[in-house]
Amino acid sequence: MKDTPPVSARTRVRVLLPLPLAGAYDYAVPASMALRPGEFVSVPLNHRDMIGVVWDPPAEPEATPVPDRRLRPVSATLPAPPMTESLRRFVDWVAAYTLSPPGAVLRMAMSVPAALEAPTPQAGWILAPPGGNSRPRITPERQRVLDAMRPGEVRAGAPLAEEAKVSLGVLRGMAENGLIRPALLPQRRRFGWPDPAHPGPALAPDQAAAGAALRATVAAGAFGVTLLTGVTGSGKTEVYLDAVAECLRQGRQALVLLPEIALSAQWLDRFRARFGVAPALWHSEVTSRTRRDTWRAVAEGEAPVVVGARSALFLPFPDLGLVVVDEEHETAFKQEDGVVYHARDMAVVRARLNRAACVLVSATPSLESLTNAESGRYAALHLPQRHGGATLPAITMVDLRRDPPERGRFLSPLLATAVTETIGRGEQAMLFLNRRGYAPLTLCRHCGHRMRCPNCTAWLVEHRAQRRLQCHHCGHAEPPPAECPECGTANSLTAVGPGVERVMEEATALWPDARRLVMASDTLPGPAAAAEAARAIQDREVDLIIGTQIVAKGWHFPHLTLVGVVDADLGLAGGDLRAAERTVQLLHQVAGRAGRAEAPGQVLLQSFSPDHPVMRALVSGDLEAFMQEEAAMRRPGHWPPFGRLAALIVSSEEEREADRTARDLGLAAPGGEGVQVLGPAPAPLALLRGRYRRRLLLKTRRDIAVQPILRDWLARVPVPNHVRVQVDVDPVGFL
DNA sequence: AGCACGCCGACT
DNA sequence: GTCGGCGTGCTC
Repeated sequence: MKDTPPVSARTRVRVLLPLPLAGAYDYAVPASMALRPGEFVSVPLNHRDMIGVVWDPPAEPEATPVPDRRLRPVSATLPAPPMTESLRRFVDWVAAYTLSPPGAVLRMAMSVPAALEAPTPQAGWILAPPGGNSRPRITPERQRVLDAMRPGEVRAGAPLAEEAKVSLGVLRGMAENGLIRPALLPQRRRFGWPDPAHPGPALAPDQAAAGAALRATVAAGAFGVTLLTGVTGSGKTEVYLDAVAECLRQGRQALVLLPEIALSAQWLDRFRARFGVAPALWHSEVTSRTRRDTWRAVAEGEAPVVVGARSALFLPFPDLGLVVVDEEHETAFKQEDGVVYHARDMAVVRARLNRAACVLVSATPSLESLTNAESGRYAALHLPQRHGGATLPAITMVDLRRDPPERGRFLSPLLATAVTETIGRGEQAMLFLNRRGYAPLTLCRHCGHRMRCPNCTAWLVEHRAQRRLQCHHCGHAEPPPAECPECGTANSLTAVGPGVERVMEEATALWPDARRLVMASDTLPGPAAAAEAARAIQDREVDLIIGTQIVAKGWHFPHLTLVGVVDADLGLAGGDLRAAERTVQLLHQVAGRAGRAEAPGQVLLQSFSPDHPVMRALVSGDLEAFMQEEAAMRRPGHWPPFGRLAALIVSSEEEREADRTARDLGLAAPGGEGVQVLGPAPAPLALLRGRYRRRLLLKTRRDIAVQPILRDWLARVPVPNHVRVQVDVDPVGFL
């Protein structure tokens, strides 16, 4: 630390502010201040003060620096550990890669401004030592408070009053009478220290071997990426937790990224079983107080292991030794608004900048990661077997052309019979349909009118339980009209197609005595509800589960032996580059829910095209061959991962403006060897939240970086005021 | 992101 | 005549 000279010798520092500005601003340094890069400082901006970070001096002096006399002085430094060099480089790297303003990326790295202030000691109460002359009256209320307190223990007022079922006034009265005294609470919550030597579950030989290999990469203390694959139930989690243990032995911190939805109680149980304590958690549901404590603890090296969603990548680890990305194929790792980035790819970058090991984990790895493993850029580890005597489920197709459901029904007799038999044996069954609500389309039988969202290119989805038609892309909702808004015919509107609610309706008719549960993001609001559902299933309080994709993630349901996929073709429609890959991954994960314990599992896929390569791959279980075919299809056209892709989304409330700017961009399109521009074309959602959208795609060979091309392109085309041009490097959504 | 500056409709 | 609507532009 001492070898970096303070920059106070200079008169100015660059300060990066958490705002979408083009770059850092220059400030004057008061003589009394010694500032190093990374320091959190408060600086005047316009009419207010704002917190920023002292950034590194530019590699070469600016051409037209802000003159000295216009510089305003830094107001103060904040009592927080400075941002590390590696995190500063990470912020710069992400900004440059995604073409975002560096300040917008910095904002993600200082998402908890309160953590930068000196921690304010919290006031609480402590038992007063006995003695004193007066003998205050002990009412039943006061007695309950005294019972709830332990000598020497400081307790915060609100929880204490709640436990004793008294008002805060009772506590004040007791203090006046000398029964209790105000005291300061311990500074902040401590995080448990996971014990790498804590006896965890015994590992099978193949797990132990993979664990040893991973431990070696962590012990090397250098950057390296490993792709860890293996079927559901092969114990990948225990293997990478072994790497976490090694990281702890090295005295470095570990980060485990999970798709938000997989941050389940079940995963935490496994962590606790391995290490004896819970890890620090980081996701959108963590309350502000805990966020502050966690951020601070991470910065001070007091949180050795963090488990979080993608935003945890920007936490201030002083010495990050391992980054694990579980379910690395998940598209939920792609952040789509604000700074558009892919957490899996950025995890690799963060690991590199920290000289940390990186482990990507999946039963169904992405073609990107497989390709990197094949080329040797990533090491590869594979766990071939399920453990605990379980076998992989048998997957069979139900050809809906030959065995269709009854009219107005969605479960074929074959699938219905299988469910009846399964729950008849006292086992659990699951029906999977990746569609929320009752029906995706409401249609007028008389004139053919379709109920559509006024703000988006999308149908309104009926949610019958809430008696509403809802848009799944914006907040729009309306009550189902009694008559067709187009032709005025009464009772002509009819629900077309199934959602989970409608499958539930059918299940209620077929199995009235079965205990049924719908699992969808709108029926399980928050992790607590999801955890409770998981518990109910584990404890066999449920016979039949009907769920959307949230059932596909990492759950362990030991009594589940049948999975029925209501519409296996669902994800294949639309010209998406990755539609087939994603469908294979999702359905394989869902299938993996069946038959985990000794009872063998069975999976039925209802499809109108059972000969589709996706279905063949699922039935044969040979995903490797499928991915090779997928690669063979993408390679010649230089599609990702064999080429690079960036999307420009032009949007405006005025359709003509969006069209005009998109056309101008098209006319100014870059070209040349290995560079191609597709479009403009209407974006997949041509109207979204009231904005008309057009899209252009830039495709380059793998050895050509898209960023300089994009920068140059955008600089040549003027964009009118109300038109937005959003850049998406490595888009994953649509093609 | 704030926040002020600036140019057009309904009020004491 | 003013209060205030939010469009536009700037902040070292």
